[in-house]
Amino acid sequence: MSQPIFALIDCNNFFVSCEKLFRPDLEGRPVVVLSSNDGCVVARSNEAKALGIPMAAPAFKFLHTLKDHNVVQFSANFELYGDISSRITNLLTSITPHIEVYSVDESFLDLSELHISDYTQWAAMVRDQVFKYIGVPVSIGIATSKTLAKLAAERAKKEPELGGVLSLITSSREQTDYYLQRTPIQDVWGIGWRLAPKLKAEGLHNALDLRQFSTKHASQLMGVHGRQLVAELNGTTCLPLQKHHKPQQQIMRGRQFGEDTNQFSVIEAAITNLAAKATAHLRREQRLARQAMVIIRTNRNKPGYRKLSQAVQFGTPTADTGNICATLIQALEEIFSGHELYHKADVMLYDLIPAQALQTDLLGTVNPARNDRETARMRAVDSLNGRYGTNHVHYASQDLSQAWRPRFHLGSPRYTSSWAELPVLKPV
DNA sequence: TCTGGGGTCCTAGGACCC
DNA sequence: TCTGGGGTCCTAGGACCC
Repeated sequence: MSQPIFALIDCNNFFVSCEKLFRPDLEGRPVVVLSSNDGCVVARSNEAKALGIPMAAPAFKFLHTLKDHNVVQFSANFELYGDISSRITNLLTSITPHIEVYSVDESFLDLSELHISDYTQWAAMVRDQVFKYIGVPVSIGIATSKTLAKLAAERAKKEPELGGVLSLITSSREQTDYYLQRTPIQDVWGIGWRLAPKLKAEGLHNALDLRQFSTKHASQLMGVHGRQLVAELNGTTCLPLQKHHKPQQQIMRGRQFGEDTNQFSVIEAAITNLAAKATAHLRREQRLARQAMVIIRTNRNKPGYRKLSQAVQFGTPTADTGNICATLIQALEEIFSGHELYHKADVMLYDLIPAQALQTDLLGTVNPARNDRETARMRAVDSLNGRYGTNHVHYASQDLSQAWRPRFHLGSPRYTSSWAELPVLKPV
């Protein structure tokens, strides 16, 4: 098998770029996108970055900066971002089917079968295409490992003279070292705010230092992960392209409420909605859950913080929304107390098995008729929702309350996914 | 400035067993 | 038989990502 060649296509300031697609007047202005409940800054335009607003900064801590510099703020419009993201994925898939959609704004491609003579030129061409057809600026990094491709894309984004693309495939050792050295340790993929200070204490300040670090020492400090990281920085692939994302160990859905609550019915509605989302995902993955957990917690930033959880086991593994909801609500009753204000709820499905396993391995515990009914019911629900929109058909208890839903005060229209919210052209 | 969002995986350590 | 072994299961918290 030939050596893999990875390209990382990384959208610049993705959420902000999506908002700017329909608001050309925002060009040159500082713009931020806020997470659910307008809590954290999750995307920043270059102008906002220049104001010193960090990624994931709590918005309330930067009220002055936001106000003083007239920063344009948006509540996250995930429907819009998801739609733009799938357009980019479609375009990239037309280039090669060897694609791993890593996140909403990043994809890895394996280029090893594409017969490209000049990677830099190729990357520049792809970058132009994405901008021309979708309107989102991207950075592209190319290398023989994902970690290096990621690093190359990062340099491409930060160093204007690169024009948004950097290939380390044909570059000399000295050139590669140059870019590694210019990458601060905390910008290396897999090094977060916890590991960075530890590594700095060891005298490692940039990616080059880490590449030259002993594998043994790296695994002592960071476990298996550290060993892989050093190898990847040396250009040896440890993380293969995951075309069909590998089955998750757990599926989790959680939300902070629009307002803290001590009402059982509000939390019941939240749990039911979260469980419906999680189980729909479970079925999409063609898996069944053997265990689930409900978690509720009070506000972490207030005294007396409490987190309560209750796990449940299913006698027969299941992906049935009704079954899972009912069981989780029972579990909720066991831990809920009306005497405290809850801030967030989570639903977790784990101990997952492939759906086919149930049919082949009956263990004498499955009632086949009941199981078939469940499957048929869920298939009908999923098919209707696929056609008429998420949540078109849902359980009555999902409507018990809307009070749990997070606030999105500064949302933009769903320009591309809702007939009622299409942009309107006006003659000037 | 190290997190007022959301999601996932990993791991250290306790309980329990041989 | 408070103990210098070793495996498994479970969970809470750690750590990372965007």
